[in-house]
Amino acid sequence: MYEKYVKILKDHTLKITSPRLEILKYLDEHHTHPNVEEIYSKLKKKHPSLSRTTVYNSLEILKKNRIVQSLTVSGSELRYDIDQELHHHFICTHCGEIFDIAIACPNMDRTIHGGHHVEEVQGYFKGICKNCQTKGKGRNNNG
Amino acid sequence: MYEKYVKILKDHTLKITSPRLEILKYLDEHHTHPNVEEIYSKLKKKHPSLSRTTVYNSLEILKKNRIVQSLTVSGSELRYDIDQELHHHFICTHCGEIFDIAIACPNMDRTIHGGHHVEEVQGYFKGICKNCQTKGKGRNNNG
DNA sequence: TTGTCTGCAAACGTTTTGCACGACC
DNA sequence: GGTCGTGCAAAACGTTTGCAGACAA
Repeated sequence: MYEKYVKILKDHTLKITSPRLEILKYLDEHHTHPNVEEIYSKLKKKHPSLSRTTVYNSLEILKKNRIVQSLTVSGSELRYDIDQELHHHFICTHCGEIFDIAIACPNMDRTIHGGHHVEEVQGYFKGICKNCQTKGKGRNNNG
Repeated sequence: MYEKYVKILKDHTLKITSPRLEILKYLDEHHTHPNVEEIYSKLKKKHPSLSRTTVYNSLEILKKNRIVQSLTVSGSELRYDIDQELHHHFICTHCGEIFDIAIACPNMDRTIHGGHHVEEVQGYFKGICKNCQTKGKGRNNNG
């Protein structure tokens, strides 16, 4: 059940700990770009001793090892994504949901721009998502 | 001296106030993508009565009127940019500086992606900037 | 056994809120 | 005079830090 995540950690010569496995599993099973609070509160139910600090620490280590990436969608909180396939994100300003967007632009890939050496690319698209256009309703996170 | 900024505010039927004019002027003269603290501390010197709250309020109104845009570079603070020409941003992970990047990809423009209606596009490129490559030195904001 | 990780509590920096005063139409 | 903007102080929020005990290797 956890072999997959054990392997990921081992491949990066990281120690195998319960919080790391649980966080990896959660991100792997929930591609909803959760923030720290979401991850923490969900895992806390199964593992009451878990602390926020550990979630922060673990995510930071996973990020440094490029196992997960962080998104700066709102400017006030970090969101996390385990998917390392190069892709961008669409943020619905109506319901707040985040969708993965396939790369449709070769120039957005890792390359040279203006003499700078690009190591990472993140594209944020904001607007009204497919669902909100159809339903014309939903949570309004944008005022 | 302030006619330009008075016009901008008038065109958006916004009230003309000293803080708004000063903030617009500052962003227009400093394309360094400053955060709130920078704007506040710089303007505070000339206008000691200025408050952080007013800077926040003013920027929020300017943003809602699409006169300025905010950047979520770090996840912990907002940075501001008056330039409404469609462009992206390169963040140097070595010195922390932010550079404007010209659009090199028509598909990144405002259009439809995956059925979602895109109203805003922000591209973040991270890596080592031209200057840091050459000098091999600088502030290290990334650890 | 040794170095690292976890978990708690407190601190920190940024942003938001509540409210009184003041400016402008 | 009424509405909106400003400015102060306090609160809220997400994140980071310091440290003691626990755990993986």
